Amino acid sequence: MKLIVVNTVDFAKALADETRQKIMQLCCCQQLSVNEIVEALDVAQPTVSHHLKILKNADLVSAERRGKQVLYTLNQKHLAAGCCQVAENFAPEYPIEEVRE
Amino acid sequence: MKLIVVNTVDFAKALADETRQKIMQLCCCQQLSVNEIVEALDVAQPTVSHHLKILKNADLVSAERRGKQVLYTLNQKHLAAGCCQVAENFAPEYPIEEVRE
DNA sequence: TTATTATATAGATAATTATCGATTTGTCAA
DNA sequence: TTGACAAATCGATAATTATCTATATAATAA
Repeated sequence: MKLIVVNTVDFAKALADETRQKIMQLCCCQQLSVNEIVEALDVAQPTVSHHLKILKNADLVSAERRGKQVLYTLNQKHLAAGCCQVAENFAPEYPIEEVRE
Repeated sequence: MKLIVVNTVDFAKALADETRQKIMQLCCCQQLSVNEIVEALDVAQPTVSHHLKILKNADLVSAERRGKQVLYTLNQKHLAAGCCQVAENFAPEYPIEEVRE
């Protein structure tokens, strides 16, 4: 039982881009190659690689080489940990399971 | 019972700055004037006002004028809602109350 | 080996944003 | 009123970052 420690500034910066959130959405519950992501979006391949690097540095995706391809998938656990950390730091009075009103 | 809807890109962008997170930390459970925030940080007053505006546009702080001063306080509920929204969008397999490991 | 495909990196540029000093606006007291 | 203080806005600059083209690296097949 180890606590995942998240730097909330780095976490938020990694999330703070529309293209990255689209990428995250795409590989949320599946492994996708870089090219599949490129085809799903409207940006050049190096741009996608750039964003994947940022997401990987923030531990928000993990990569696995499969032959010529590299498959990326969202690291949901780390993402959830980041959300929790932000909520704990900045919303101590609102346990996150009670936000809906 | 109304659901708070959060644009997760705007939410993340508002969080994605160290100075803003310091401001959020400062006025997390209390009302602070702009000057009090300026004194607690190492940035100029217009810079603080700039960040407060961004936080306010993202609904992360609310402001209340009190004589000459304007008191800011963190909107914890909206912050928690943003965290939930991000977690729901990107970590459906990890209910956020079960993240610790 | 060489050719082909997939991805990453390098370098340049454009866009965004953080910061500051100067000024304006708002509030109140004398 | 006027003066003083608090905060917001303006305009300029610096720093960061997103994007692209061109090229390099990696893996595989012929």
